[in-house]
Amino acid sequence: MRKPCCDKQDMNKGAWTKQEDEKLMDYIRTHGEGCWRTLPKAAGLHRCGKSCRLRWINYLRPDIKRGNFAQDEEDLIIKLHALLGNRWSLIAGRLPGRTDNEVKNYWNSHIRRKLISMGIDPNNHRLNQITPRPQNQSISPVLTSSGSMNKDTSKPTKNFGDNDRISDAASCLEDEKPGSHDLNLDLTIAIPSPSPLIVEKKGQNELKLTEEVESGRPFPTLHLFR
DNA sequence: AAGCAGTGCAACCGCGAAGCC
DNA sequence: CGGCTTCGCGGTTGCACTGCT
Repeated sequence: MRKPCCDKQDMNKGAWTKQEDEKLMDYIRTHGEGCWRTLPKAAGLHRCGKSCRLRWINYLRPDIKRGNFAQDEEDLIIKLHALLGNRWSLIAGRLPGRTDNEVKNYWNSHIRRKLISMGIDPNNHRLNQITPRPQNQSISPVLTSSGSMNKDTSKPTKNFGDNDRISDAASCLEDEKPGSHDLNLDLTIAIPSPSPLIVEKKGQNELKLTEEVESGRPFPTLHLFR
């Protein structure tokens, strides 16, 4: 049995107070980020390091952009989600000032619901057969090029390997017939690769994304979405 | 005005990866 | 190389707020 990260009785939980926020900000301003394990004690906080880290990253960091997501941010999230799946930290990394938690919440509360109501499976960005389609929308063949629906939407995401989710999106590519659409999901910037490989891992968590993703060019899910 | 349901968001939890010894 | 610790991520929960009846 794994022992809980915060088993101390005197640890605070729940919402952060203004005083706690100030203590944390003061400490990080003078000492910088890092060593979250020892930070709470050093900063005089009755919180576990994990909690401090989360509070800092999701709320207190000075470069955080708060407020509603712009349309282009929303579009980008959809595009990136189609390519990367639920890898919120990577998606958030492409959205300056947004945190993974924020993106994840926005996806689950807004975008996901929207897609479902439009008959798009938010897991694989394909059209569902049963759910109603939006009217007066030209249904792009892109999403259904193979004519087959994804059958494994109930697949637990925890079991996805690092590239499994990606290949889920990539399966659209494998299914499709050549020339059925002009979507280029290759994520390399420099030389477009003929292989169906979607993501090229560059070091730790760095990904190279295709210009297409960031250029705002039409993206299949967005055809339906608008 | 009160109760209820739906929604949004901050925070927690557990797991896996990475780093260190 | 293996075990332990720490960090980071994604899923989930719980609560406050809002709108509807």
